[in-house]
Amino acid sequence: MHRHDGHDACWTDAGDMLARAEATCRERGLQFTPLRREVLEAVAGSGKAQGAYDIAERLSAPGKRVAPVSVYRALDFLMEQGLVHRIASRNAFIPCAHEHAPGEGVIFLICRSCGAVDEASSADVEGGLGRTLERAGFTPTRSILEVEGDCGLCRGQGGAP
Amino acid sequence: MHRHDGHDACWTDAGDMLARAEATCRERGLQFTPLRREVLEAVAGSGKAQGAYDIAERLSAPGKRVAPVSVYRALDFLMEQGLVHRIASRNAFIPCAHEHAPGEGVIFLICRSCGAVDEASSADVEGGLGRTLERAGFTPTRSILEVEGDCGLCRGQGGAP
DNA sequence: GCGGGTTTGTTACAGTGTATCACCGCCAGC
DNA sequence: GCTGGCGGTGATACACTGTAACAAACCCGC
Ligand SMILES: [Zn+2]
Ligand SMILES: [Zn+2]
Ligand SMILES: [Zn+2]
Ligand SMILES: [Zn+2]
Repeated sequence: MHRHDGHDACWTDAGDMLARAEATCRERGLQFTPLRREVLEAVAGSGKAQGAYDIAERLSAPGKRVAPVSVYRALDFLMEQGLVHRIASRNAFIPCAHEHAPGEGVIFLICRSCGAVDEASSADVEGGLGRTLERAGFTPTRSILEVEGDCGLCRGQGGAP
Repeated sequence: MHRHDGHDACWTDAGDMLARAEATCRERGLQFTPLRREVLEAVAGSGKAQGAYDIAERLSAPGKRVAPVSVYRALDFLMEQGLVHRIASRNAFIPCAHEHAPGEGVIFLICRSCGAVDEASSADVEGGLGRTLERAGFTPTRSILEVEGDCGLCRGQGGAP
């Protein structure tokens, strides 16, 4: 898993993520059901962004099929709770590695060779974007910023793990 | 059609766009075929972002069916030539209203009420993003920045045309 | 236990995008 | 003129992504 700088409070361990998810749901009076847990584990299990159908397949076993629609429902729930992000340019999902400040924008750094997705944030970018939007007379409600390229590890050694 | 500020050289007229497309293809030795022209007209015809299947339907007439796959091929060509952009968050396409500087980033301003998509650019945002990526040790190859919200016209009068 | 909201299973379907092969038109080279 | 390659298009099939609708199971408070 890759690290980023500029902040702390990152979950690189799946166990921590699950504990966080459980706590989040409990304090909001929501159910962290086995299915939702399994989906979150599946999303967090691989370092890469996972498609919903990949997750469904990964969770299915001979005798116990998990339908994609169930995965989508669990992912919707996890996204509402801020535990999972959707990568629009990939139609894929990643676990959230941060505790985001409310209203804070996220920048997704998608490595095209190893497939890992890192999260970053930048007050600098957000400020510039806010000014640009204001100049254009545009009132934003949601923004996505996804960058594809090569992460530091891959640029050095060239290749997926 | 909405206007933006901060630059000039905008095509708000479909005729200008077609002339530009024709010139671009001629000077690159590429074919601006009737199908490609029709697809570009269809994309530019509505103020909104168009799905590939919408375009296929719009171009089809009783007796002359245009298959989606043909539209996709034309769109791929037009995107390679920088004449059309894809909006990842909508799975839709818009005509390019600018002559982009090479390597210049684009910000898409997507109005959720009228569906119009405006293009903007900001050296400010790009600078901040570049610094953030550098700090994270990430080498970008492509970035998408799409903002959803309400454009100035819609926020004033509230509603689609 | 009962009623009502939530979660999940199941099926079917809509929407988005690609692979493959055949055919056509064009143009260079013979 | 013929031919062979090449890019573009037509047509079919298919893979992938996401949603609607309804029934069954589950949970929780009364
Ligand atoms: Zn996050
Ligand atoms: Zn990498
Ligand atoms: Zn453009
Ligand atoms: Zn608008």
